[in-house]
Formats: sequence, C-alpha cells, structure tokens
Amino acid sequence: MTANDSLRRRAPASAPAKRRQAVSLLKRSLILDAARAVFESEGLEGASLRSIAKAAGYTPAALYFHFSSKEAVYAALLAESLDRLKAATEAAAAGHDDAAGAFRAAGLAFFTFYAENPGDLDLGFYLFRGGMKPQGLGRDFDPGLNGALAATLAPLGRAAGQLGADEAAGERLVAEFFAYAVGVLLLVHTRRIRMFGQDPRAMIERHLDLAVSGVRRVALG
Amino acid sequence: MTANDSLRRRAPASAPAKRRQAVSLLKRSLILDAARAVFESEGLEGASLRSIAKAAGYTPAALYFHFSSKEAVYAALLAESLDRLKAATEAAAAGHDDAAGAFRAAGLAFFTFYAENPGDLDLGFYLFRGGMKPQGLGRDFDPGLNGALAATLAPLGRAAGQLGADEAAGERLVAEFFAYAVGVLLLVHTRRIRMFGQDPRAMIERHLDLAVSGVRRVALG
Amino acid sequence: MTANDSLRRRAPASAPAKRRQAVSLLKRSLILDAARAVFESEGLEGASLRSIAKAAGYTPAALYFHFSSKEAVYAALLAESLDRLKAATEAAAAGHDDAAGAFRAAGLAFFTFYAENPGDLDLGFYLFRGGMKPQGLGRDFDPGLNGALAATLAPLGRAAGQLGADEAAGERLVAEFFAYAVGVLLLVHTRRIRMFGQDPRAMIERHLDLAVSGVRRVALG
Amino acid sequence: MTANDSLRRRAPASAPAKRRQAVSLLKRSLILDAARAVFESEGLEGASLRSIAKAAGYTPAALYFHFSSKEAVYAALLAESLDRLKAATEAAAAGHDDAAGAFRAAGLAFFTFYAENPGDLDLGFYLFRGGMKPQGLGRDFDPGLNGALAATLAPLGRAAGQLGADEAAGERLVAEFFAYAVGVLLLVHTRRIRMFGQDPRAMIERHLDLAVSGVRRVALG
DNA sequence: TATGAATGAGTATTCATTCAT
DNA sequence: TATGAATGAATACTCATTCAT
Repeated sequence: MTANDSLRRRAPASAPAKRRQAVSLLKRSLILDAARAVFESEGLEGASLRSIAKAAGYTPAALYFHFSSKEAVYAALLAESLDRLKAATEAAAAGHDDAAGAFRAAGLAFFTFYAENPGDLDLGFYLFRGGMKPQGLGRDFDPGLNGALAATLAPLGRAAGQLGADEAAGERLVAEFFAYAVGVLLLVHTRRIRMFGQDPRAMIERHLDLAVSGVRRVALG
Repeated sequence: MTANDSLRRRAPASAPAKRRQAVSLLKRSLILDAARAVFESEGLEGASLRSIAKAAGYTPAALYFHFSSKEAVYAALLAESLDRLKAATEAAAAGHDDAAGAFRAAGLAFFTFYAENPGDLDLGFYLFRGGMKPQGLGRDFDPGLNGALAATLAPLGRAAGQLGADEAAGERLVAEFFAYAVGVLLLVHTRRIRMFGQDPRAMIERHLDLAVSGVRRVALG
Repeated sequence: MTANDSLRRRAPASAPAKRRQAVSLLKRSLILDAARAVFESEGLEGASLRSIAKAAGYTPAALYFHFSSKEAVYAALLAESLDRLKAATEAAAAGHDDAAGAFRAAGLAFFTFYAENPGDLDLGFYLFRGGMKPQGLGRDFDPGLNGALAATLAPLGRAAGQLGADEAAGERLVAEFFAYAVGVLLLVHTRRIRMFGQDPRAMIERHLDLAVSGVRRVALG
Repeated sequence: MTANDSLRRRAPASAPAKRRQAVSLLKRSLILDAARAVFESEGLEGASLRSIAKAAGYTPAALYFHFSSKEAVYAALLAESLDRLKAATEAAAAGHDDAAGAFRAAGLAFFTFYAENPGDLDLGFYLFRGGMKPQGLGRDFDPGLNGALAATLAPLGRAAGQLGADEAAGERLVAEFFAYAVGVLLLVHTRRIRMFGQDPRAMIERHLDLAVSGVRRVALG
C-alpha cells in the first residue's frame, strides 16, 4: 500500500516535499478526471484499469503508484463525486432562510446534480452495489462512503427538523426522498420515463411539496 | 440468426414439425430455468454464458441454437420474469372488490415480487439500462420489454381509474409508484436501507395509502 | 473441468467419436511436445503458458481445451516423463538374470535417463517441490506423482529383495540410491561436478556396487 | 554499476570516507538480514526485490545503491550463507581430536545446517543452478561461490587426509558426501522422504560411518 | 543516498462467439 | 441439434529496472 489512497497528513514537510506532494495530488486528480471521462463515455463495463490508464496517458502499471487497485480508483472517484454533491445540496439549502425553501432547494439540487451528471449516477450505482451483489467494495470503503452519502442528504434532515419534524420523522422523510429521487433518476437515466410521459423534475418537486406540507400538517397538529 | 429468439408463428406446420417445435420450446425453457438459477445464485457477474450452459447441461456453443446471443438469453429471462410479475400483480388486484384495495394489493405485490426475487431485480436493472448506458439491448427487444413492464403495472392504472383518477392522473400515480418502488428496492438490495433505519415494506404501504387518499381527495373535489 | 486432464474411459464409443478422441489425444501430445521443448530451451521460468502455446502453434486460450491449467500441463509432462523413465528402468532390469546385474542396470538406467534428458530432471525438480516450497502441486496430483516415481524405482526394490534384503533393507537401499543419484545429477546439471573432478557415472556405479556387496554381506551373515 | 557488489579495497581512505564505508557496509548487511527473513518466510517465489526492499524499510529503487541487481542480492546472501555454513563445519570438526570424529561431525554439521535452515537451501539451489539452467549468475559470481562452497567442505577433506586417504580418495569422499547430502536434503525439503520411510539424519550418519570405515580399510591395506 | 514515478514486458485465466464436424 | 476446438480480445495485477529530483 504505497499508493496515495488516502491523503496523509504527515509531520511538517519541507518545501520540496510540499511541492512533490502537490504535484502528486495534481496527478491523482488528473487520473481521476480521466477515469471520470472514461466512465462517462464507456460506461461501467468499459472503465477498465487499462482504459483509464490510457485515457490518463499512463501505463496501467503507473496507476498503481497513485491508487492501490482499480476499486480504489473507483472509490476515490465516488468519494469526490459525493463531495461535490454535498457541496451542491449544502449551497442550495444555504440560499434559503425558510426551512421549507431549504428542504425543497436541497432536494432539487440533489436531483439536478445526478440528472446533469449521469456518470456520477452510474458510479454511485456501481459502487453502492458492487456489481449488484449486496456488498459494496468489501467493507473497507463502505463505512466512509455511507457517511459521505449521508452528508449529502444532511441539509434535508436539518430542514425537516426546522420544519418541526422529530428525529424519526426527519429520518423517514429523508429516506423517502432519497428512495424516490433514486427511482426517478433511474427512470430518467434509462429513458423509461418516456413510458410514463412524465416530467421528472416536476415529479421531484411535487414529492418535495407534499413532504413539506405533510410535515407541517403533523407539526401544527 | 437461426435461433428461436422470438417464437415465430409460421405457416401451418406438419405434425412432426409441430413436435419438433414443442421439443425446441421445452429445451429453451429448460435453459432459461438454468439461467435463472445461475442468476439467483451467482448474480449478474457470475451469469456468464459458460456457466449458464454448464448449469443447463450444455456446451456454450449449443446455446446458440436456442438463443442468438447471451443478451438474448437475458432478454428472454427478463420477458419471462415480467410475465410472472404481471401474473402476480394481476392476481393481487383480482383479490379485491374495492379499487383502493386492488391498488394497494397490486402495488404491494409488485414490491414483494422483487424483494423476494433479487435475481429478477438484478436482471431488470441490467437489461433496462444495458450496462447503465441508455439503450437497453439495442432497440430490438426494447419495445417489447417496455410493453411487458407496462403490463405489469396495468392493474394499478386500472384501479386508479376506478378510484376516480383521470387518465393523466392515473399515469402519474403509476409512474410515482414505480419510481418509488424501484428506489426502495434498490435501497433494500444494496442494504443501504440500514442507513436510514426504515422498514421497506412499511415505506411502500405508506406510499400506497397516501396515493389512494390523494386520489380520493381530488376525485371528491 | 472440461479439459482432457485425465484420459477418461467412457462407454463404448462410436467410430467418429473414437476418431475425434484419437485426434484430441494427438493434439494433447503435440502440446506436451512443445511444452517439453520450451522447458528444455527456456528453463523453468520461461515455460509460461503463453510460450508453450506459441510453441505449439496455439492461442493461450486454446490450451485450456486440452489442459485445465498451466500446472496441469506440467503435471501431464511429468507423468509422461516418469512413464518413460519407468520403462527405461524396467527394461534395464529385464535384461539381466541375476539380481545384482538387474539392480545395477536399473540404477544406471535411472541415472542415465536424467543425465541425458536434463529437461526431465528440471521438470521433476520443479514439480516435486512446487517452486521449492514443500507442496508439490497442491496435493491434487501429488499422490499420483509419488506413485509414478515409486514405480520408477520398483525394479531396484525387487532386485534388492532377490539379493536377500528384507523389506526394510530393500526400502533403505532404494532410498539411499535415489538420494545419491539425485545429488549426483544435481551436481552434473549445475556443472558443480567439475569442482570435485569426479566422473558422475563412475560415482553411480561405485555406489551401486557397494550397495550390492553390502546386501550380500548381510544376507550371507 | 555504482553499487557495492564486491567490497572494493581502494587506495588509503580518509577518515570520513572510512566512516561512510562503514555505514554503507552496515546498511548492506541490514538489507541482507531483511532478505534472509523474507526468503525464510516467503520462499524463493515470494522473495521479490520489492518485498525485500519493503522488509528492509526501503524503496525498491534504494536497493540499487547497495546492490546492482536482484541477483546480486541473492548472491551476497548466498555468500554470507556459505560463510555461516563454513563456520559451522569448521567448528564441528574443531571439536574432535580424532579424524574420524571430525569427519563425521563436519558432515553432520553440514547436513544439520541446511536441514534447519531451509531458506539457505532454497537459495543455494536457486543460485547454483540459475533457474536450473547451467550457468549460475553469468560467471561473475560463480568462481567465488564455488570457492566458498569448497571451503565449506574443507574440514571433511582434511579429516579424510588424516584418516589416511590420499588426495584423490579424499576428493572423492567429499564429492560423494556432498552429493548424498544434497540428495537427502532435497528429499527432506520436498517431503519425499516420507515415501521411503527413512530418517534422514540416520541416512547421513550411516553414510559417514561407511565412508570412514571404507577409508580405514583401504588405508590399513 | 534515497524517493516517487514510470515503464514495458510479463502473468494466468476468462469471455462471448464461431465453425467444422 | 450438439460438440470440441479455436480465436482474439480482455482482465487486474506484478516484476525488475531506470531516472529525475
């Protein structure tokens, strides 16, 4: 495990060491960019280590200096994707004073992120299922990914609380939204949405509205 | 393309021809049985043509007399899976006089079918996305599969109509249920449901109840 | 395990089936010839599946129809080598009426076989040690190989018996000869024999003479 | 070739140069210690440059400052192993006043050394055959290793002389012992000794006894 | 002296598919 | 209808070695 799989904070580093680390980090992220591109264009199956390496201008072997395995590349990709998603939902929620607005904005941001970045959706599906077998990367990355996913939805949970939902109700609301959003995104992604003649964004908005008014009804008694 | 991919109706056949066709059909279905077993036990990744062939007691090459490709086997499997699912939702709906009961029962049957047969879920996800790239088998099988999927949900649509929903509202209700059910099933299948501490069946039932009462509220004005 | 790893005797075969089996056997042996050639010229390390396949005029994948793994090729090679060796020692012993002559002739034949076929020696060393770690092929082939090796030395044991050695003494004599012969062959093979300025064949003959006279002394009391 | 493959004696060195050389020597020996450990625990196959480097707390690249190649590491290891072996046989012989005792003790020490340090045996086999192809490291290391090996057996030769053997007989005795010991060790190492139901140490002792009494018989006329 | 990054060649094995028989 | 043999492309990963820094 000589690869940079996790970004290590070490003792205070000398200047050239710092520079080297910065370069290393940059290369890592260039590789991840290439991987994302391959993922987007070739899909899951085509995203082999070889093709990622080639896209990044590397020999396959060279990737192993930056990531300890193919799965590690995927995991890093997903982690970074979830970071961006979290930033998106947080930013959306932060733009609203009222809890209802924040809830709706965060939910919509979640949906929009994946609707506009289908590669990230693919990636998430892949890693969160591990080839559809219920495992997800052999438990090493799993807890971290779960946490990152949860962080992504945190703004929704907070807004639910501000709307008056208790802990349990808040969790349920978030779970409901997540399941629904995932389902709609799947429909969009596979173009099955056509079968039903629905506008996915409207579906999501409607769900969010109902959720907000549901909470209010309960909260007001 | 000598394979029986679709069951061709030809001009009136002689008796021995009929017998031969019947035998052929039987073999096809035996292969599909084997494939289903492999799918259930090995998952998507393990379900190679080789392993299906072995499970069916055939050489890989032999399968090409019955199906034109590996994907064709999958497609046949999915078609048959959707048939069983349709039977399940229809039967569930048929057990209820009232539209609300029928709606709920059909929805629950849909969910239960996939919850209890994760192999079928895998298969559906795989084929309805074609490796997550939006194609689904190169358009050959697609329309048929779409139709079969729709048939699966038809009882829900009919019940919605009986509940007073107009055509558009009915379609929307079905789409909403489908998206939600798919999302919940994905959560269950990937064990992410744990993250949220929810009972998936309760989630589905709650959704169905809300849908029914929503329609009623609108229908009653 | 669809490969012909062991030569199966089945129910009486039809004529074309027989022909096919014969062809298959021939191809197997051609592959083994190629493997032996590679072994001889490239040594242990160079005898990869790829190079064997290339030498045999095959794709690597094609070999898997004839042998289930690289190790299986090696094992077949060794088995066949031991067969030839056994034939050699048996023939040598059969050429002598007297037990002493048979003992010496069989021992010398053993030595000569390996002295003249260093590739077989390599192979034996490789497989009987499994990369020098004490295993030898994961126990699957091991018992069979042990038996084949023992068969190779059987003429020596029989002759020892005729010379008057009891069971235990006979076994010891065979073990001593085998160890010594292996040691001398190793010296020859690695050219270390030069260090000692000895003629290997004379070393072996001397050992055999001493063994015979030793048995006699004991037997005569 | 900047590496310290052989310990070069140069023109009289300055004090700091001496210090540097001492440090270098120490590092070399630390690396060899690590290599020996890897060899013992992982065997030949596992003893890659990478794993040796890791065990020594170095990058693979760093080893090239101390050794010019992987084979050079092996060679150094073997040289040092032979030194230890020589010390063992010399010490054993030194413990006996009588030639017969010295001969037996040295021989037994030789056997015991390898029986108890299978890693050293592995190494010896590997380097003395160069992948079983008759070369042994491309002649660079060879003469030195031959000498070191001979030194290892020198106590036996001296004792043979004291027993009355002439030069030629002494050499023959040593060669015979060496071959036999190597053979027995190979049997032990590969666990083939089981096939013959013999105790290896007893085999060696018997051989030594016979050798001693053989010399005496001849010497006494 | 040491590192991190990189290479190029190599490993055994699997895959869906084709084709002569 | 079925087989056995074959292909060519692919898979992730390891190796000893080199080189700029």
